[in-house]
Formats: sequence, structure tokens, C-alpha cells
Amino acid sequence: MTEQTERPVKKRRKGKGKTSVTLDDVAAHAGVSRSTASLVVRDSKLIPKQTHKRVRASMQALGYVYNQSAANLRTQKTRTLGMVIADISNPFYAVLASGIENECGDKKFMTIFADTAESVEQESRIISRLIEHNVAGAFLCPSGENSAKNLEALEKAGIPVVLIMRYLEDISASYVGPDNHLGLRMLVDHLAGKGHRDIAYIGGPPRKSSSRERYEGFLSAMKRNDLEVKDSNLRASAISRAAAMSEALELLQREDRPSAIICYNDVMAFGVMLAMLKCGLTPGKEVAVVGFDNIPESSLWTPSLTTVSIDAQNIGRLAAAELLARISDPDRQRQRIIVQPTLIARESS
Amino acid sequence: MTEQTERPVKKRRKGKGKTSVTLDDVAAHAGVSRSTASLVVRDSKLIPKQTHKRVRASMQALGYVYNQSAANLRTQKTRTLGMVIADISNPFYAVLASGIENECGDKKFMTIFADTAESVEQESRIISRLIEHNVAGAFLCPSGENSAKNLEALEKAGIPVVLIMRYLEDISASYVGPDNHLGLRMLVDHLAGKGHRDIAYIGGPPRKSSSRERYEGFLSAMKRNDLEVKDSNLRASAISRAAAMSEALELLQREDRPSAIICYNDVMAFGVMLAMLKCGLTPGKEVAVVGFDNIPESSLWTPSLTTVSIDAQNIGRLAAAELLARISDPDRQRQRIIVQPTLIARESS
DNA sequence: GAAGAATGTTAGATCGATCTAATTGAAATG
DNA sequence: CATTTCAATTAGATCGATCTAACATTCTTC
Repeated sequence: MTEQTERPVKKRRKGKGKTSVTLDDVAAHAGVSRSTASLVVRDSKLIPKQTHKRVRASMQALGYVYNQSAANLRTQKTRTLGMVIADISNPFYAVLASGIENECGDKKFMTIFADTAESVEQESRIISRLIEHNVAGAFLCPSGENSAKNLEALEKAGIPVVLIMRYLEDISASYVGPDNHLGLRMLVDHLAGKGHRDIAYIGGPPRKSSSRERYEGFLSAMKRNDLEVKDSNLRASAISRAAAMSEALELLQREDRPSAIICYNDVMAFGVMLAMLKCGLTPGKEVAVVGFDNIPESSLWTPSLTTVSIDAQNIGRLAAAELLARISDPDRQRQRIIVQPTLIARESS
Repeated sequence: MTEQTERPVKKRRKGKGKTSVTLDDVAAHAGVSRSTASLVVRDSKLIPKQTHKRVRASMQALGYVYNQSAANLRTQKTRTLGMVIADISNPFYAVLASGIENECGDKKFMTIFADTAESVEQESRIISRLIEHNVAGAFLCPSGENSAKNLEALEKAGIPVVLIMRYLEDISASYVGPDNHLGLRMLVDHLAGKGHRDIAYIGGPPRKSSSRERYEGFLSAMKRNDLEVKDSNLRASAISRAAAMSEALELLQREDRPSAIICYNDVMAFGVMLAMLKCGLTPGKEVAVVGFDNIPESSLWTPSLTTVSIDAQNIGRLAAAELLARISDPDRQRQRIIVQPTLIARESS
């Protein structure tokens, strides 16, 4: 049998000439094996810098582009994270995302954002897709209670998850969120310090963990300050200016109207302020109003709104750090990271 | 040589039992070939529904998870888009992103977001990474002039690009953005209609395409209305409240102060309003102020701000539609899609 | 009933990087 | 000098889906 020196001429694709340069091509050009070239792209210390330089030069010369897809298949890993958010258009999440980017960006991780539009089915569809994409980890801002199932799917697929802002009971994921309890204590203490004794609370929808925590925080802070909580001063409302406004109107039109109103968040506080204007009251004068979140508008209103600030950027950074840690050490204990809020005292109180 | 009936027993990985179920497993379970199973996952019409159902059942039974990475390698394609933004924390981009999600979400495309933090080097690093990831297409909100190079890299890699908001000359990418020219005409017409004759313009940084367009729009609209443009009434400023405020102070303290001021955008208009308050003037009374963008705050200020609204959500949707079209038809002509702004007349004018 | 079309299915090669285990040659050791 | 150790390199298998080209069957059609 004659050795036909059959060189398996690298098949150039199609007519287009649009072949991608592979590690094989680089290796041939540099006079090394593909294995060596592979070690070079990954900056392995097994390769002496002599060889390293030569191979890098070949890459440059040929216009080599690393093929992530191939690497992903082989290693059964990706350097991609998933971020599942209820509503991207909410500026809070935008800032959160920037915190995450900030922490992950340089670490060669890319982030896939997906919007569930507050729907659990949508969320589950997105999560299956993230699993198919084999993301290295995921941030999750749960849509509702039953997203527990979705979360399980992720964990079962071996994908570490960090919950943000909304906590889910009985779930073994990490969590990063604000200390709602403390936030409310700050507000109550602040108002009590200003001499307010008759404080009302307009809370958010009770199904959310943050609603519950803030509500409980309010009650316990009132108790600490030896202040009475009248049942008539406790209200729940949807998270919208309009809803809060109608709640506030009822409170304000009473004979014994409260001297201060704490709201679940800033948006609702704006509703309350509008209600006051309607009643001919000046927020911060006859009745104090305070909110929660410190969204950008809160400094712009007249009067400006006293509120509690939770640093979304910071939460994003912490969540990212935690997720990256879990990724590099899968056996790492799940953390529950609580971020301290800060009181921003302004004119409305 | 005895045939050892060596069945290459499917290698179950590691001790963990954490093997992934592959199409081979599904095929074996359903009693078909891998090829058939593959056609089934992709809902090919070549497969009769009888077989389809059986294979699907096997997938269900085995807990099969589609491996995107493998498909990506084989097909040399991904169903991933890249979105490169200068600053995610800007709420405008958040809304834009939600528009994009809205349009792409159901089409099985996922979007990778990346923040360039307004840096061109960062941008170029991100773009190489997107190319390595082999994204099917990309949205790009250019950081500056020299991002032209980055854009070329994408186009050279055969990745269709849609520019958003900021246009780059001499570049063959699609573009979606507002009609800045028309927007300014609307503002000028509006003010002229109210009887203003002495109108000042505080523009943005001249390097940006939108700055130039709005500036030119202003000039041409003034001409159309037969209004004189005083040089002293033309100013440029950085995009910040403070910068615009100091520009406005100079304008307002003049003997012949203008009766109306048009600002490059809303943020700067707020600065101008603050300057007026400082001078003891009421915006909308002695002097009118108008902005551009219609950011959420503009309805909240007192007085509320007259402005021109560009629908970010809509721009996102259009950009996504255009990108998807380019992806499915690479030879499609590049579009330049200009979105009509709308005038929002409020109290400040 | 033979030729052709249509339908359903499949074997085997393939995408491009990574990993394992092995090989080489040189240096170090006894 | 024989043996071990080490650094540098590499051949070949592998990840899991997709694609090409073919193979069986069954169904038409004249």
C-alpha cells in the first residue's frame, strides 16, 4: 500500500470564501499542534512565552476568532448569566442591572436579560430557555409565589440562583435584598423624633414578601416607640399613585386624621401628597408623608419627599458577587444578604 | 478475532449521576434514530404526528433538555442578540430594552445586554465578545465617533447591526431613531404660535449626531417662521441640569432676555427652570421653557414641562423588528427608520 | 406490473474547541 | 551510564445536535 501523502486539504466552505479560521488553521500557521494553540488562547502557563507569542502572532495574522459555541459544547459550561426581571422598564431594575454589569463585566461574563412581564408562565418559559442555554448562574426577581417551581427547575439543573428583592420561603437559593424591617424602623423613629404620635401606614399588596416585612417592621417600630397603632390607620393599597391617593383621601377626611403617613413606597407617597393638595393640606406641614425606595423623582417634588433609600446599584453588585462566588464554588453555603437602607430626610416630614 | 459484541455502553458521567440526557437517549427510548429525534425537537413537518408524539413522550419521560450549545456549534448560528448600551441605568434605555424584549421575546431570541459605560475601549471589548459568542444580530447605541471601527468589526463578521438613537455617518447599518429635525420644528412652531418671537436655544454637546440634528432643526424651523436667530441666543451646554442652569442664568440676566428657551432635552430644561426660580421668574409666565424627550419627571415638575416625546418603547420595537428582518434576510436593504415625535404641551409654555 | 413519486427514516460525517493520556527530549539524579 | 523528573508538546477522542445523502416502503399512474 503506497503512502499517498494524502493531505486532507482543509475544506474551505461554499463559494463565499466565508470560512471561519479555526484553531487548526492557527496551529498549522504557527507550526504547532491544535492542542498547543488551544492552550495559548486560554493563556495557559504550560506554554512558554516564546511559543505563546508565536501562536498569538499567527492568530493575529489569520484573523482568528474564538468560537465560544464550540468551547461551550466541549466544556459543558458557559460564561453567561441569566437575569430574570418582572419589568425591565422599571428604572429600579435598570440601576440594579448596572450594578450587576459593574461587577460581572470584567470577569468575562455576559448577561442575558429577560422580562417576564410579571407573568409566571412567561417566567417559566424564559427559565427553560436559560437552562437550555446552560447559563452558569441566574439572578431572579420572582414574579409571584408560584415561581418557586421555576426556581426549583434552575437549581435542579445545577444552576446557582440569587434571588433579588423578593424572597421566597423554603427555597435554598441565595438572597440579596434590603432590610425592610429596619427601613420602617428608621421612618417611624424619624417621625417619632419629630413629635408625631398618630402615625398611619399605607401598605402594599400583602402577597409580596416585602409588603409583609415592611408591615411587620412598622408594627414593631411603633411598639418600640410606645406608640399606639389604630386599626383605622392601617391600610393596604395597590402599588400605584391613584390607589394610594384614594386611600389617603379617606384617612385625611376623618376628624381624627393622623399627623403622619408612612407609605409602602415612594410612588404611593406621591399619591398621598396629591390627596393632600386636594384637601388643601401642605405635605410636611399639617401632615407629614414619607415613602420608601428613594426613586429619582422623590427629590424633585415640592415638597421633596422624605424616604428610605435602598441602593440598587449596590444590591446589584452584591448579588453579582454572590452569584460568581457560588459559580466558582458550587458547594458554597447559600447566603442571605441583607442591605442596610439609609434614611433620606427631606421637606415632606 | 472474536467479535466481542462490544456495546459502547453510553458513558454515564462521574459519580454524581449528573448525566445529561441526549437525543441519543431519547431516540433509543422511543425506538427511532437520533436523526428522527432531532427532527422532532425542531417540530419538523417531515415527521408524522404519530412518531412525533411518541418521541415527545420519551423526552418527557427522560427529562430531556435541549442543548443549545451543541446546536449552536453545528449550525454556526445562535438565537442570541446583543444589545450594547452606553449606560443601562438611564431609564430611557430601560424602556427601550423593554420594547425590544416585547418584540423579540416570543420569537425565541434571547438578548445579551452589555454596558459600555460610555467608553469606546470597553465597547470594543464587548463587541469582540459578542462576535465570539456569534450573536445573530446586535443593537448598538454608539458611545462616540470612533465606534465606527467597532461597528465595522460586527458587519465584517456578518452580524447585522441596528443603530439606535445615535447615527454614524458613512456606515452601512440600519438606523432607528427619532426625527430630531421635526421635533424641533414642533417646538418652534408651538412657541411661535403662542406669539414668541425672541427664542433662545441651549443645545447639547456638538459631537453627537442628535445635537447637530436638533440644532439644525431649530435653525430651519426659525427660518420657516420668519424669526430672527440672535447669536447671543445660541448656546451649547453639557447634558446636565447644572450646566444648563449656568447657561440660562447668563441668558436671563441680559437686558434683552429671550421670551422663550428651547433646550436640547428635558434634563437641561429643568436646569433652566431652576435658573428662572433663582431669578425670581416663573417658568411659563415671563419666560417659556421647553424640552425634549418627555422623561417621566417632566410631568411632575411645577410647572409641568412642555416637551417633545419620543416613544422609547416604540423605538425598541421597531429596532427589534428591523434586526429580525435583517437576520432572516441578510441581503435585505438597510433601513433608516425615523420615528415621529409628538408634542406634549404643558404649563411651562 | 414497471417506473416514478412521495413518504418516513436513518447512518455517518461534521461543527471547533478541550481534555486525557501519552510522547518527546533535555536536565537532574544517583 | 541508567534512571528518574520535568517541561513542552501532541494525537485522538469527545461534547450533542444537525445535515447530507441515501435507503426502504408505500402509493401513483399509465
